[in-house]
Amino acid sequence: MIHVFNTMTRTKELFTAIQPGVVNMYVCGPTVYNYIHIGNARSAIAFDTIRRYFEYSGYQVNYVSNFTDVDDKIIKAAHEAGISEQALTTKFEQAFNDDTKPLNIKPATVRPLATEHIDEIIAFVVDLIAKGYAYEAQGDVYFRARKFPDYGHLAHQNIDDLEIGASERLDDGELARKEDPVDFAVWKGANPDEAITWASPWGPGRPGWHIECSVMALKYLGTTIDIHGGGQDLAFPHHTNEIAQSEAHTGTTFANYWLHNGFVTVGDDNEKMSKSLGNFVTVHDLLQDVDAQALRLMMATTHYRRPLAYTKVAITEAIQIVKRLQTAYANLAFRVQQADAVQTPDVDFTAQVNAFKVNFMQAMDDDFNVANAMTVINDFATALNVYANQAAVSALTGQLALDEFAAEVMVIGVDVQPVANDDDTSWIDEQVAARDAAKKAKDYAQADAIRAALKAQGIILEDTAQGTRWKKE
RNA sequence: GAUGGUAUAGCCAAGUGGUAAGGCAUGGGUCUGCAACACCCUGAUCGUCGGUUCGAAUCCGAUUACCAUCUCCA
Repeated sequence: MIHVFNTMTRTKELFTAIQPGVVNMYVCGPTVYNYIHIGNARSAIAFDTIRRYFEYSGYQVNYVSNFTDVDDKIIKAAHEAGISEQALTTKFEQAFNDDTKPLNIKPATVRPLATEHIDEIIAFVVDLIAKGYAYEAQGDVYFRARKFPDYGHLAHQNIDDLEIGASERLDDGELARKEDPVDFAVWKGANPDEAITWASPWGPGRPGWHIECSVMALKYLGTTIDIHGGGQDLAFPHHTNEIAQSEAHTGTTFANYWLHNGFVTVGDDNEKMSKSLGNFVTVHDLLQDVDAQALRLMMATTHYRRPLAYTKVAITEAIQIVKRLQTAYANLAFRVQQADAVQTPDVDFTAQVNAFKVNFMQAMDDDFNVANAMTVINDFATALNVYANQAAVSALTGQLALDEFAAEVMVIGVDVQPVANDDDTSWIDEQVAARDAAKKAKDYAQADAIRAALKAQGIILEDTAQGTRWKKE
């Protein structure tokens, strides 16, 4: 029984899927005009963890997340770089994939682009106008926010308060075209110098920022989706406007649950990291010298709604934890492969493993409480180590435990299973055998020399009751 | 101004009425020929003030500090 915190109601609610066993979720993706920064990554990681937990729990998840590939910033960045908008967005779409893969962020089921849905967007806008929710004004089309009942509910903003802010910010031209300052654009007429435009009933132009998500969520997931997610800063105006448009269009609830992740903060005063403040670190740069698994663990194990302070200390600690989890897995995996492991189940250890699974799910069922889940995973890791040191172990139960452990850790996006290695390692095995021989002859000077020589090459030796094993540093 | 969030050990952090999980770091110990791996042990009365209660980190009031949103932003 999974409970999620719904921004709309500000309470934890029991999650009930529209279609039993299936979760349809839409997560707003980045605008692709630069490398993603770790704030973008945090959002992707938060919802990837949520997705993985639904899948771990037996749900089929249809995970749709877009790229915004047309807007003012893209036009500006492309112009500055002297390349086409499409060349720019293609580059950073690829960069997104390259940066998120090592973070174990699963590819979206569908990754739609705004520019590939222009016809649907225009049809959507036509319908909004037909229903009286939108109006054309000199090539632009605006949505009548006040006509939509309860506008601003998601962000708990009062429309009259919003009007004051809106009136102060808008430029005169836009203000003059709007019937009401709180109205927002669903279609933007092209400026004369803009090359990236599409023909529409209102002349050449391009979609407003919010409309693409409404259109694509509808197209790929249906009129009412289970979960809509994104960063906290999207609650207003982006999601607020999506709700207004979508519900005006379909006449029914857009999304049953709204989930918002907290920000990444940086510096001593925990300031929000953002592109506009210029205080961001791109994942592209960071991965040059930070272990991707550690970064993933650090970001996944802070509860998704809490602010996440990005610090060197947090990374260092995450490196330790990843190592501990991988070592625990390796320790028992090594033992399970040994000839002395029996092929009958171990009842007591099976019960322990089952208890860990129950506790893990209990923690994650509570709005994805990863902190408590990590407590379980830590206990689990200790149990693997203890079991690996027992005089007698069951290969069957050991493997069962390893699989369950790996599955739980994979929910937070960390892979504890060793990567396949094609390098020729027979020379290491020869050195280990030579050292064993020296030890047997009590020639410890020689044994230690071999160990030191291997260490110099990044090979660590570990002696166990079942023989010596090695691993890379 | 409006609307939210946060404040627990050196650091990260769980915990919504019953006497403070877990991790990292520190120190000690076991295992080892010595190491490595692993295991065991080791720490806080919960921003401040007041109230309710047999009992509060948890509820109420006040107060302080920091962060965020209010049409660029994950």
